[in-house]
Amino acid sequence: MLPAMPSPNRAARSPAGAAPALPADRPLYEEVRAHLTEGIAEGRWRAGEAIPSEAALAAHFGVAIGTIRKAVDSLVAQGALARRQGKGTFVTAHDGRRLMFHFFHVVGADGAKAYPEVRTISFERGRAEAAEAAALAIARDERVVRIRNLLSLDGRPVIVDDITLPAALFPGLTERIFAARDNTIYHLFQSRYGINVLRTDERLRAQLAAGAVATLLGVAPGSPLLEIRRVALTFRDRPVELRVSRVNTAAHVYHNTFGKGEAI
Amino acid sequence: MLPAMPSPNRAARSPAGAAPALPADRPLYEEVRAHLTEGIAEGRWRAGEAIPSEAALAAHFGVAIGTIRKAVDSLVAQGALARRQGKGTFVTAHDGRRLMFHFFHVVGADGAKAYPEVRTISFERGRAEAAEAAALAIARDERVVRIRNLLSLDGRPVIVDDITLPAALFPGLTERIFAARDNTIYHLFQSRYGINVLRTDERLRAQLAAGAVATLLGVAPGSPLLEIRRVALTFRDRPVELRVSRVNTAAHVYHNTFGKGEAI
DNA sequence: AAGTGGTCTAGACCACTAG
DNA sequence: TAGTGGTCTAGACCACTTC
Repeated sequence: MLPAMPSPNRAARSPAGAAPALPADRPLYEEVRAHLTEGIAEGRWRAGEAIPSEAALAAHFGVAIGTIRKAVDSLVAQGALARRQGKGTFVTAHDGRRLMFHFFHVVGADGAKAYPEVRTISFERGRAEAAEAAALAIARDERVVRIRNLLSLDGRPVIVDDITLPAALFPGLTERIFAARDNTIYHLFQSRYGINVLRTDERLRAQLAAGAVATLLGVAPGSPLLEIRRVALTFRDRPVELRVSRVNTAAHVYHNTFGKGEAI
Repeated sequence: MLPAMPSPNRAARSPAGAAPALPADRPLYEEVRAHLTEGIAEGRWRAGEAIPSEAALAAHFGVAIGTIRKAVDSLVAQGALARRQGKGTFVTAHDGRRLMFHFFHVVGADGAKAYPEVRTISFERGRAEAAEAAALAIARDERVVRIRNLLSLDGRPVIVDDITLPAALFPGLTERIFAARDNTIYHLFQSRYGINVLRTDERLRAQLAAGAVATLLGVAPGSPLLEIRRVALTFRDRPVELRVSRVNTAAHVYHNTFGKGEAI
């Protein structure tokens, strides 16, 4: 196999009756899943690449294919892997529009989705303030990159994004590189820095427009704005981005469906 | 078996080589899942009750236990069923605090969860207006029940809920019954009317406080409020409740994590 | 034709719950 | 002790992709 696979730290469990080599305190498929997760998180298999076939994994870990499938199933459900019949199982790539609407929740008041047009207002380097440090789980005064974007929908400015990134995670990130991205910022995270955004944690509140934000959005001070404070997380819930968005919800809404599974 | 099980409309597929009785255009486990869903949705097994054992289902549908498990797995993942080892598989009951925080997203600014104290302001019957009819997928002028609640967190009024219910789905619902609920409203839906809320669809926007809502929340007119317009859905995405909430986010936030799976 | 994931089967043993 | 769900195995065939 091309990239070395994570080595299993236990012998295959004997099928029936015989004493297991090591008393597993957790199911085999969880063990396998942990190994696969580690391999993905460490970049052993990069985004867009295929992991070994199920048969190969079964042989490598010394377990049945069904066990491999169960481990892979959970990673697919989590969004870390994606299956393609006849081709293989691939590390999720944030390309195309998949992530666009996976993490972008502002839609027209009628529910119509629209692609935002992004204009970068500022790009600066600095030191983490207390709130940023807490959100990003880094030390105060650690180096960060701050980016302000103005997002327009249907030609009108609707969202001001203030993004804070831990500089240590994004070495060599310049405004030029940031501006040259041909896709979402999460795609940039992944393609250039191997950072796979898996989850976001969002806190929303209402506030009144003021100052530069009001100007950028073209609304009067005192207008109601929706503030979204989002932390993006990668494997092991490590924070990789803090983003404070202010949304003019006069003609758009934040849309969210809750509850597992889709329509039955 | 106690309640009649949904009858399979196809013969068991022959294991190897032999022609299948009916050319299945979808996997067997999806067929089984559909039958189980139907049984739950129709109330054949009520909330809190156990469905037949996996072995019994396998025998009944003429498939292997593994296939039953896969069908049940998806319903468990969807929240319609819950397994209890050694006891059985049960139709999800909205009792206890499970649903409380499953569908209630307002938390303290620091993220601390709190149980809301509910006070009913008004309880009226009427006819659906256009917006209500559209949201609930009912005809205009159909009978509805309208309830206004004031929710307090930590002793302070924080949320005004305007609930609209299709009266046809909740026969005999009176203010007395509504007030006598010992649990969440969704628990009442389920225990009294057999309605199982599975998903919600929410649209959020910022607005300015005004009128009775401002008074109830104890904020000045013109203060920013978070408006949540929620439609609760049951099986087959049938709407059962429209709820417009207005939240004072001065000391609380709407919290939401996005992305499948929990921490790895 | 070969290789991949997708479905399905049949049966084993384990862990938990209840009478 | 009996019954339940939980885990794991081994192997079959199917559907899709690529050569």
